[in-house]
Amino acid sequence: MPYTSSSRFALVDVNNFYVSCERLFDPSLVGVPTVVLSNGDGCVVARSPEVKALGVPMGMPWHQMKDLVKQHGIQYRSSNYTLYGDMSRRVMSVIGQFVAEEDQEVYSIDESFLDLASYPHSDGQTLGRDIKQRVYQWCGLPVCVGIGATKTLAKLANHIAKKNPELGGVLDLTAVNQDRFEGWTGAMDVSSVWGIGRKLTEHLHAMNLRTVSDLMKAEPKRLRERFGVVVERTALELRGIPCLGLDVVEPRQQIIASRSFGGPVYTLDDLKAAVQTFMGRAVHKLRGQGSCAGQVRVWLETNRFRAQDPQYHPAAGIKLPTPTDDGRVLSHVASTVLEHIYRPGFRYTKAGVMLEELVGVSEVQQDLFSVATPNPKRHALMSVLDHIQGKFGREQVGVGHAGVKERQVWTMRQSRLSPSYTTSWKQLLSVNA
DNA sequence: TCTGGGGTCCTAGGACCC
DNA sequence: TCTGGGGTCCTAGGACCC
Repeated sequence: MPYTSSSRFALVDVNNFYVSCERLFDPSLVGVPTVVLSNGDGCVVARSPEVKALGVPMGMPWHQMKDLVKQHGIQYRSSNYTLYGDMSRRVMSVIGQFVAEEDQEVYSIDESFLDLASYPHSDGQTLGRDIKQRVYQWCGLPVCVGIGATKTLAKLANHIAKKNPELGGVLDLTAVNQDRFEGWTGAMDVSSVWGIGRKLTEHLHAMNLRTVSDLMKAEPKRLRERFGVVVERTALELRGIPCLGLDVVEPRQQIIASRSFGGPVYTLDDLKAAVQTFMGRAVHKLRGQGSCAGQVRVWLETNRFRAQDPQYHPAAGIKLPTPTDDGRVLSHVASTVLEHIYRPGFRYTKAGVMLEELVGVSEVQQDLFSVATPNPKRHALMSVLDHIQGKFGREQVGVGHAGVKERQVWTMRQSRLSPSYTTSWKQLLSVNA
């Protein structure tokens, strides 16, 4: 195994995360083919092993699966991000017990990198098994652990551990001999490498670079000329030369809130209601990370899958004279942008808002002539809003149209949503003795 | 009828400056 | 006859990730 440095990374991730969460609280799903659907119940975003075995690809439109569902008794759930988010925090904190805080990177809702460089004497295989065992015992969720000299190799190890059950869900590539390593990489398609997606796979195949092993042996310089630094880095990482470090958690550089509607939307009023609700979500995140937004962008979409429909995908943004985290200002600006891009006569199916040019609250440069000069009353109002939203949920209060519980033609479908077992007193799991 | 949502990074090309 | 060139900033778009 190419192992030229003392660097070592682990990647821990939860198997079939969303499905595993649903099964944890509803054991009737265990062993039964189960999927979790995207927001709006549009398509499949998580599959149990039984469903994967049926050949259902990630992202398959739900409405195309009706026959399979009937035939194999597939169970489904609408996605419950409150539940998954809470379980994620628990899992991440258990994984974090194995290293110092600065050596853990929470990479996604169900994945965490660990930098093991400071623990040269710990045995990878043992560490991996310990992590797996403790997460299962404390959170009830199954994980796989991959270890390698670079992040890309740790990802690869994790992938191999998943595909080869005899490994018991743990693989330390730094302890594997060259023959065994080449046995795996020679048989894996390049597309299984982290950072090689659909387009790059096509191009690499055309160059006759088909397996992971092919990519490792390719000349990095040549890859750089053809594809740029990203692919060159990937190839170097595969050879055991670290190019990527642990990413420290930094505040987001942009915040997006968008949803497909439950049904087609035609009027400016309905779009306004939707956009203001999205803005409410975005502002909640913005204030949660202590940032102000310097630009507001809004976009609309018609259904691009309906060729017979006239298509219109407008987007526009407004730069603010002074960055702000005031939900009323941001909502107002979003409405203005919306009015600007809206055209009647289209069948809108989706809208979104984006907050950009984010800066820390303390870094905001006050514009002498700005209307957004510090205003204690406004500050107090927004704080109360934060507090209420924290206590009772974001949908209870909001700015403008947001949170109004009247006819909402644009709210999404969630036909089979599991309860928020872990975050709501009202929805705690009850046990009948 | 019905096709997710939220992010990051890199690159190319044009505008602009000196 | 001969009509600069390099740096930087911005934006749009493309690729990737989960």
